[in-house]
Amino acid sequence: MVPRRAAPSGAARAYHHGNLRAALVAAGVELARTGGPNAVVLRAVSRQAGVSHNAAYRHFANQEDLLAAVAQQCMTRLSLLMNERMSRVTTRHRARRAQARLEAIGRAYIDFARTEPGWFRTAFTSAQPHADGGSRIEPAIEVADGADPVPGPYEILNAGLDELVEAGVLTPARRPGAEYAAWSAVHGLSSLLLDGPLRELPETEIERAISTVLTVVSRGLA
Amino acid sequence: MVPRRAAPSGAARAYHHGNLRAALVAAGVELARTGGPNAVVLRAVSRQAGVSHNAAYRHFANQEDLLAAVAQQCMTRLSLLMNERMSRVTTRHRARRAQARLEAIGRAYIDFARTEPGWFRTAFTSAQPHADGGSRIEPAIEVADGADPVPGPYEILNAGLDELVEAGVLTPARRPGAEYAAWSAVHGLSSLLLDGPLRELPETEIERAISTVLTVVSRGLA
DNA sequence: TGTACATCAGTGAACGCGCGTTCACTGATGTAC
DNA sequence: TGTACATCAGTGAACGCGCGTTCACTGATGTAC
Repeated sequence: MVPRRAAPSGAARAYHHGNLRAALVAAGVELARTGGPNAVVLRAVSRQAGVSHNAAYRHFANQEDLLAAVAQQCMTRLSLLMNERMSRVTTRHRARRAQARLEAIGRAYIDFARTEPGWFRTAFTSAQPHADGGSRIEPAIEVADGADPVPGPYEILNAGLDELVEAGVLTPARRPGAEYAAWSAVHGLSSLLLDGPLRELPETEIERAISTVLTVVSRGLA
Repeated sequence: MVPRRAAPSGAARAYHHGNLRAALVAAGVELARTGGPNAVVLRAVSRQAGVSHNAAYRHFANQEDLLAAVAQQCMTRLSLLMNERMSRVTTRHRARRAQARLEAIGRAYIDFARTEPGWFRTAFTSAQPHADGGSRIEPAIEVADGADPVPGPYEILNAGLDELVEAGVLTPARRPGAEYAAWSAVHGLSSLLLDGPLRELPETEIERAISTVLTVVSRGLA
């Protein structure tokens, strides 16, 4: 259902918001941007959305539920950046193209972590697994109510690796498990640069670390 | 200074504890084991140590300071496991030995994360960098007051890579930056398995992920 | 088209919680004489 | 060796804070007749 009215401007707020759920998630994303997952606190989010602090309970079971929705949005933003960077590769040569696309994915991942640390941390914040055994590895992601689902980072990475096989760069025998190696490398570097002991690395050294990591993975797969 | 008395047992507590600082850190480590960094809360730690909740202020400036001490202990435990596993390698053949030792380090890292997730998360929890520019990459670590310093994970890893060069497995030209690649890979896999989307991977798949990651790094460096 | 009424989506006040930190204190210890 | 006293290392009470959640409520909306 499409909201009947645009977001209320200033004093002219209506009693019924129109699309409070989306507004709350947006407010949460905004808070997460600077404060990370810990900033996605029910009262602060409601405040940010200009709504009383218990209104959220009409749309979310509890704070954890709200945080999960915000985290999903952050994950989507990561996916979008990865997709965009990947599709910007123009090289024609088949093998080089597949390699460049995979590298673009990796760089996008690390860049996202570095330019939007709050979102990155939030995307990978997850409540303890509920041990219901039902969840698989992030399949697709809903961007917003009714919007087209976006493939998640894991799917994008797998597609990139498949391209590498099709282009003859990666032996089919080495394809299984390759996603773990590629993902671990970029995720690990991101974490170490953000919150780990590499936090204070000077910029030139950071650049070297990034290209070394990408090179080693690429050579290790080929 | 050596504490004058052993830790008081049961009701026979003395007014003066003897070595409250160490006792508080130990209590914090115990809480971190199951609850991670968020469990290292001043009041809970004091409670655990059987002491009033403000006694900690005689030994730590504030909660952040206490958490930092606990985190350092956790990092030390990781280092100790890495060292132990590395020294258990018995292979004689020089090249194979260097490779085996490096792999042992990597496996120890991942095993530590998996068997002691609370400690692993705590070790890598860090207050925001104070931007005083003074801190370098974790050099050595003090185990406890006056004990011998233990080389940190970063130093152990670098030593392992140096061995690889000496054994002729790793070209000297490729040595610079290699530590970033190796570290990122194992750290990333650990994070993804613990808190990331690989959280619910079945055991056999986890094993495959670990060995693939280690193989790709090893091949990427050689 | 008009109206009664059920339902939906907000509000405002209140609850209990655990936290970090500070205060004035007191018991224990070490030391100068 | 004995004693006065400064210092050290704890205690207990209290503060203010922001949080998640619940309650009874009220204003707005949609719909059956």
